[in-house]
Amino acid sequence: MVKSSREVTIYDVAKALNLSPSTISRALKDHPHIRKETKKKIRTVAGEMGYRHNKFASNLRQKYTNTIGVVVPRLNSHFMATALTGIEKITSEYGYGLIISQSQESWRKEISCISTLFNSRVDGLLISLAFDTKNMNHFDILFKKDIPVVFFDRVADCHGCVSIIIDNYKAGYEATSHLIEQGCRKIIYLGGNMLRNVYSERYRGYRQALDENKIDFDQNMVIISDMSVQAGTETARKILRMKPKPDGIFTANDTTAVATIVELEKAGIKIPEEIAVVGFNNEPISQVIQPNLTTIDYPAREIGEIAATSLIAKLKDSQTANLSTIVLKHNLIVRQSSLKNNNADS
Amino acid sequence: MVKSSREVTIYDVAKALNLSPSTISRALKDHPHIRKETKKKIRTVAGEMGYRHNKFASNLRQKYTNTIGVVVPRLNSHFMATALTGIEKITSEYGYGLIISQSQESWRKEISCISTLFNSRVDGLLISLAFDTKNMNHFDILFKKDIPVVFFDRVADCHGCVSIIIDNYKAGYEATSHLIEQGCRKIIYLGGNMLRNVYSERYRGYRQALDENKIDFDQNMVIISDMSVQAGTETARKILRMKPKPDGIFTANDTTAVATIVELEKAGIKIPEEIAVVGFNNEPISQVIQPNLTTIDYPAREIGEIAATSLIAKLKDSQTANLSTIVLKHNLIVRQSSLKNNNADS
DNA sequence: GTGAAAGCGCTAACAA
DNA sequence: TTGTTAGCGCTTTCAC
Repeated sequence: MVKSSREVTIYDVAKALNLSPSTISRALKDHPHIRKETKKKIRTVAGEMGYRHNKFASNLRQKYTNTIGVVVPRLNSHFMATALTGIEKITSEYGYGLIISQSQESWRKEISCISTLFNSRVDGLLISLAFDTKNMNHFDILFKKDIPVVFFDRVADCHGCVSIIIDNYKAGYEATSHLIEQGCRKIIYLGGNMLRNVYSERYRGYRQALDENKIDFDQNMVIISDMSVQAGTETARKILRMKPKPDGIFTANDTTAVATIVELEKAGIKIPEEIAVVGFNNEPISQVIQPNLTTIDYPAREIGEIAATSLIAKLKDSQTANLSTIVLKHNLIVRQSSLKNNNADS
Repeated sequence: MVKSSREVTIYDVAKALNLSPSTISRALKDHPHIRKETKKKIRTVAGEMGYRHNKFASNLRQKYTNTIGVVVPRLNSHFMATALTGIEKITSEYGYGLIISQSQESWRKEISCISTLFNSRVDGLLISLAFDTKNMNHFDILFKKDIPVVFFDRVADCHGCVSIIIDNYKAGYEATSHLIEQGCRKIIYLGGNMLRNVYSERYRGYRQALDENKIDFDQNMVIISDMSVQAGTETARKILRMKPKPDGIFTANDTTAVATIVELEKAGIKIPEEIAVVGFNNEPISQVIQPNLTTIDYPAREIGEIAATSLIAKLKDSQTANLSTIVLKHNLIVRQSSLKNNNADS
């Protein structure tokens, strides 16, 4: 295998073809002012010579990098991994590179991620906020330079950025209403930090469902946690100590729902007979736990795809895409974990 | 908020301080030839002026990009997401950017991923191979330019690249031996494409355990699939039609193990009494399925961290790090799904 | 310890 | 339709 040392440049191609560098440059990017035959000739010769486009020279001139930054709370959740799959699909189709970083659910780390991506000169940013992000000041460096930002899932209102979400209020309302229909009267809400729309909205839906059904709200039935497996286990233990015990749980993700169920069952509680459970996200695990988990289906991949598409639209034409929020459909999937009345087929 | 238009360059800083651009450049990268006080002054003024390093100009000169490419089969598996977390941690510590792409388990797509990353001028590459990659020719463009490659998990021998793996042979042997100890004699092996070390090695371990225990090998007990949920379900259906039925299953991942168990249980098969099951990966789901899944624990995060560390070592000093394979520890975790003899605490 | 100057490879304004 | 030319911002060799 011969190791080629120096890179082939458009100058080399130009010399080989007795043309000027600009003609080569234009031909390679399909500029309309170049004759078809010339283009074809240039393409083939460039290929044969092993020419490859130098992004750095190009970026240096053009002031954009064809790179999109992504900040997610954590990579290893099924929802995020799936959303990223969608993002990657779209961005790669449009020839954008992706720089992915994790805020580890921490405001502080989120600030540093954004600063790093800013210094990497990303053309735009996709972000889902960390748990405890309290203000948006760290986005100012981006806004100052007109770098577009698209929020997905965990969103915030700022500078007319686009947000891609589902109707978390409605989903929370539906989940809670479903529990009430099943005869639940003492329903736990287990959610994450109320700073985040996903949790505060689901909570708002929960409250609304209680109100409409004239069920008194009890602050003790609201549990705020970091939504980890551990949090689910601890919630179960807390529930076991409650008197009277709740008869329903609505948790804002499947991970804690499953952890809670596992722990409750260990203590001999019957699900759903004694306590009915509804989760959120429709992760694969929801169909493995016994009883199968009632949950809200959530179009993760699509959210990613639409977020990426919106950002690219903004990048291509900063006028277009003047929408501010895109709301995708969700879906309550009823399984055994919440069915107190009827029997579902198992 | 004032929108700043033009970028501040080292020339601007130089002019402001009545120094030359080269001094600024040197000071900013802590060159020893610059006086400490000069450096400090330059640093503060540059900061005040809003100077930020321009990677493109720098890359254009220096011929490297501080970017590492990653190719994974799929993002949305727990193992990969966790490995990526490890990779991201290390690379970001060393100031590298990450470009992540997915081969979607396809050789063809893998070729295009590598070509794209090559054109993005990545300094090095981390890769876990797709299912059906049959040769390594698509890596030649990298080797020709001395771009180092580190394989992790799904590896291949080529050009003395570093590989980060576990001892899949031993793990397969241990898993199968454990089933045999539990009294299994007719053990299914459910694995992926034998082109991939992870599957062929686990299979080799399976064969070795059978041999050592004088159990006749039966080709019908080997099932090769794409290791999806669907494949697990289909395998279960196939097993249900088998006469006599197997009494043990060793599957090369937890996803198929769980899908198989779910389907077998639907048909009334008792796990582990009638069929014992051992999976691979110790994904969270293995502790949710009833009975809890016996599986091989696999240090995903560490594999990612070590892969990234090795690559960076190669990048910093192409001499050092002349090792070819790093083998990490795995661990058989025995849970109820395989315990025919004794009772585990539930 | 600091400065001058050339050039990395590409693009786009302007010229022809 | 094609060519000329001037830089984008940084690094580095060589000079002082």
